[in-house]
Amino acid sequence: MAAFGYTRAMRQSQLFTKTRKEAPKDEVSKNAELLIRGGFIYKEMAGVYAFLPLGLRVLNKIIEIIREEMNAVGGQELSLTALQEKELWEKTDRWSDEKVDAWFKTKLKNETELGLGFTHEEPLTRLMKEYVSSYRDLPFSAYQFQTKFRNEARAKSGLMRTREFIMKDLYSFSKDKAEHDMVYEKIKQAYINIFNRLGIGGSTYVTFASGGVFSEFSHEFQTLSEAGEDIVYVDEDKRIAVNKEVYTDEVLESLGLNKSNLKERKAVETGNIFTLGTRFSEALGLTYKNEHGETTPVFMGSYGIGPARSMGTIVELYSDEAGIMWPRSVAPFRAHLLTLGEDENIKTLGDEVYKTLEAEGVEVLYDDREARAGEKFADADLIGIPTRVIIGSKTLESKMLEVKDRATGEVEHKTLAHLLQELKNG
RNA sequence: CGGAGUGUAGUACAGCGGUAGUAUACGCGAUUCGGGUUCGUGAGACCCGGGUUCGAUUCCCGGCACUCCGACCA
Repeated sequence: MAAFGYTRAMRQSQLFTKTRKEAPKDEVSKNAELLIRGGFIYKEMAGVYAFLPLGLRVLNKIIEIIREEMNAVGGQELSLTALQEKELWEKTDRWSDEKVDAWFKTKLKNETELGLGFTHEEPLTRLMKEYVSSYRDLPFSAYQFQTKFRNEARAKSGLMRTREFIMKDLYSFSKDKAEHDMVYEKIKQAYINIFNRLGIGGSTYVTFASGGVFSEFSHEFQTLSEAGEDIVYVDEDKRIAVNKEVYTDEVLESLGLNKSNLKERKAVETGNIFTLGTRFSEALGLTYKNEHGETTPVFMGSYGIGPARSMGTIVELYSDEAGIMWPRSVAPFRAHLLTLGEDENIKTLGDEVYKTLEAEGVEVLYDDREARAGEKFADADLIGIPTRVIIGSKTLESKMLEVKDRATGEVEHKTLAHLLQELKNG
């Protein structure tokens, strides 16, 4: 990854986190258990997790993939605020606790009520009034990665449902429904690209779900997993699914789906895209002048995905008894270099390989700790870096490196040059 | 928000109406070094408040926290 600010290589002896043998007693979900044991995340309180160095690397890689795909469809990145003004949300009737019970609310010193944003249609719609005035300004879309706060009645399942989480939310602004539909389709495709790149595309289905008050349907991206909270009906051939909440004969018929081809599965809602229409633009007065000089409300859509929930889902999908198996695209490091034993020749060779990998741009975690082989292997299994490179007495004479694939368990012996070539090719 | 359960060392557990033990992690000394070596040694804990009692970590009440089930998730 060429992202700025990344430490390309790191010695594990310098890493302040350490692994745990035992699962935390207050977590049951696989994702939380493994991520905490591996030192990726730290539980601050129920539904609130801090990201530690390894976990942040994974999260940032996921974010970067999403960012690239959003940029590719013309999304313009910005950053809105967490603090939200009561009056703004009253205009769209989304302030009262009866309407939205997920609000965290607070007050200024002078008693003015504020909320911590749980989504950002309102502030962005208002902001755009400053910049949108003509049909020539449309269409476009803007997005952010930002912390959302939701006062969930019940946080659960580790990273799957939290009270504070980073969300990528993109909002599209179009002239009318026809234009919106094209934008929407493009972004839907970008979402498919994202899940493919995250390595969970094969288990992720575009799913018809309730459009809420906004439109007939929204599209959810549901990743099949027992850890999911949602029930969906999947058509594996057509690669689409229907959420239980809209699972009726009428809906199936309108979608051309045959009940006998559908399988009931549990799934994680990893993404959700909505057609908003003019619900917010009308309420807040975001309009433009069309070719005929007529004042027209902007037609909007919103598109969300939670990087941390995706991270949790990846762990749910890719793990075994020993730990995590990160897909290459999001792994905290590309390679995990291990030296075994205290032999100076081994250490020297380890240092040499480490420096070479670093110099060649390979992200590498170097387990240079004074630990026994078994402990290093167990930690490496748990942390789940895709490619393990082992240097020990066995490999010292042969001048070949032992390379083990975390996911397949396959072991090969390679020269450094051969290894480098392989690592640099993905 | 309704129901159930659990709070003891950094972590995971045990235990008792008379101030607590094991494992692991940690410090020190040995030993070992390709799948969490072995031994010695040291340090380290009863969620908070109230009640009962001569005495409460233990029993009772309340609170708080965490987990699970359900509801909710615009």
